[in-house]
Amino acid sequence: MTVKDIFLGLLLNRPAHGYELLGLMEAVLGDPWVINSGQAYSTLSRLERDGLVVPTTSVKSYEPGRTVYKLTKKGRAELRGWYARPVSRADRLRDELHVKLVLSLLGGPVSPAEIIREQRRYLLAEMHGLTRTRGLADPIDDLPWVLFLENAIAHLEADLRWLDTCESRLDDLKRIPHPRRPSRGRGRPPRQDVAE
Amino acid sequence: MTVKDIFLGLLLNRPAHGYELLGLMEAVLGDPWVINSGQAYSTLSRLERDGLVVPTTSVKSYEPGRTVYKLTKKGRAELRGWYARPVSRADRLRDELHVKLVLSLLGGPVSPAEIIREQRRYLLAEMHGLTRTRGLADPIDDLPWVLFLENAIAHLEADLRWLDTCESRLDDLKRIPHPRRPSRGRGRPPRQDVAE
DNA sequence: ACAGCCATGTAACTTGTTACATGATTTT
DNA sequence: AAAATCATGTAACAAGTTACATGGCTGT
Repeated sequence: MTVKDIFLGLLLNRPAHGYELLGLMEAVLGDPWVINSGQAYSTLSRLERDGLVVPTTSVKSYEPGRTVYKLTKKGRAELRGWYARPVSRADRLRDELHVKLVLSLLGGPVSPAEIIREQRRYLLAEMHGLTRTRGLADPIDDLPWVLFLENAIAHLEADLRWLDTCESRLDDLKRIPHPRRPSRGRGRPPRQDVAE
Repeated sequence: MTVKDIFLGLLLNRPAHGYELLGLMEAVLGDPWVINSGQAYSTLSRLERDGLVVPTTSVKSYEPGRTVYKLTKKGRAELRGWYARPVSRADRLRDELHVKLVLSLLGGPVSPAEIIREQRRYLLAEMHGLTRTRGLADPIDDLPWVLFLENAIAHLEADLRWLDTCESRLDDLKRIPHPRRPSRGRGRPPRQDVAE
């Protein structure tokens, strides 16, 4: 998912110009989706180049220096394609926490135990920030946002539980054999593909 | 976190050349971290350009067309910096599932209910794949991998529960007011910053 | 008059992706 | 001899980030 898809989704409702899309995106999706204005225009350029949007010249009230874009048929098809493609969570398998822990087990400048401790401290702080944010939001006007925050909190809880698990099994984790110059293909058997 | 950090982490143990790092990364971190070979070399070029690694010419057994890199002092400092920086989960607030749901509530080509149904079907399939993968892994030799897979499964479960919640509150969700040409700043109050 | 928002854009850079080209060595 | 693997690289592109430049319009 990219900003491109969001723009297409927003433009389905009504035509808009770049700056407007910036504001819409923030109003609808919240702070995490505040982007640099430059990105809006380069994204729109690519969309226009690919024939997914067209600038409308039908300007009743002359609006200077403003380019209002609308979806093309091709753009609507692209949007349908995006909706039809379910969201994959397989990308979560590239996880920075996992990487750090494994590399430190191999011998890093910081011990795994210390990483876990610091990480827990940090995630608890993020958790605090999230719960506060949720408390400030209006659970009626902003229900989607509140629900989403609760999901994010649930994921944080899962991470914290995972840190506990890892900590409790640190002795077992340290016993794993280091990989010895693994020429690809030899060594341990290839791990199963994880995809759908 | 980027491939750069992983390379630095691996090079701390011993010097290695590009192709070796590719294999090491896969052996240590698994399939999700299989990258295109080209990326390894461009990453190494940047690392060398930035003075974080240097090619070693101390080749006893002449190895033709092979450049072995080792960490510099600066590289070790950079690595320590990466370890010292705790992993933030705030990036999860850019969530494709959330985006799709919210945009479809605003009026998309697919109804929210349908998105939820399709998404659940898909996540269940991913869940099946993950549990199978975990079953195939050796819980002694590959303990870190198994633990990590269990964490991924827990996250999937959280997503599935979230889908259920959203589905059960669809009537409430549909009642939210559409944003009307929100000139940035007006409209609903800015959401609280979520950071640490 | 001046600050601040509205609005559009360019430039430089980082990371990542796919595809391709080129050889050497090793295995079968 | 052929195939596979080892090993290094280039080119083109997509997406994102930050910083900067440029004006118009509006409220005080």
